[in-house]
Amino acid sequence: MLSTRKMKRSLPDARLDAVFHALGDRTRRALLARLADGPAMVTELAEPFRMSLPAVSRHIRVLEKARLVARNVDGRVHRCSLRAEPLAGIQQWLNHYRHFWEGTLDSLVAYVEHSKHE
Amino acid sequence: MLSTRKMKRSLPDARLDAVFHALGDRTRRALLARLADGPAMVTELAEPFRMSLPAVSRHIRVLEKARLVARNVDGRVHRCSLRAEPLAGIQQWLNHYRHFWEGTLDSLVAYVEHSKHE
DNA sequence: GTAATATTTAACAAGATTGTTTAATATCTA
DNA sequence: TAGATATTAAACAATCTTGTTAAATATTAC
Repeated sequence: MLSTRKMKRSLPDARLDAVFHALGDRTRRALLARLADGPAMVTELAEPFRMSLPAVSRHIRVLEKARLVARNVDGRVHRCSLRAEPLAGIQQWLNHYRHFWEGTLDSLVAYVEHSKHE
Repeated sequence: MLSTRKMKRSLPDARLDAVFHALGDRTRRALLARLADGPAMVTELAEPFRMSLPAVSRHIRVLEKARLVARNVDGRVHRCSLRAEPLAGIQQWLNHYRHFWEGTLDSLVAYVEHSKHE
């Protein structure tokens, strides 16, 4: 029920630093986009990039520190998956500024309603 | 009208790099928070911080490059103001991931509707 | 015109970031 | 056990970031 839902709090500064920093690199955003399609091991994640595997490995580590990626080690395979919570944190942070670009809450409702029918 | 509204496109990679990078520093986020209350000149913006004026000046420059801040020069005074468009771009980018933390679009509608009555 | 004010530029140092290549480590497989 | 596979760690170099102080620039005020 909405009335009892857990209140989302915005992330503390240190977490926002880490999350925004992690997102400030297009390689890392591409990794997240890949993970949005489902978990993948490090080698799989690295394959589309021209950079070396260790380089990708460390990008993943940055995402992990920002808690945008979870890692499940199984034998020699590290399976990575998306953790979206920090993105919800950014959403919360953005809310403080939303009225600067959305007209009103009503317009947001209308926008989302419209999206449902696409 | 919604059916004719301009379609929001998400920012290109280079812009997302700049915006996320700009937001990845708490001093700069604090500057934005201050500017959310209205325009201010550089000296005003710098006042709450312990760092030197040139340091703040360059933080502002970073925000400006990300187009998060606009500057209006009037004599020797540079009046800075918030530009929220890049934040809307981030909002768009986030949309690709929203279903990972919001349940359904319906729940978003409900959430926003609820917010209206607070 | 001289001084005060608002702001940037320059020069520099410390530290972080990101990529490379070459090990090292751990695990599977034959 | 020996070799292949998955991944990280280490050592380095190039570049970026961010702060400092001192100087330059432009504008306003007395």
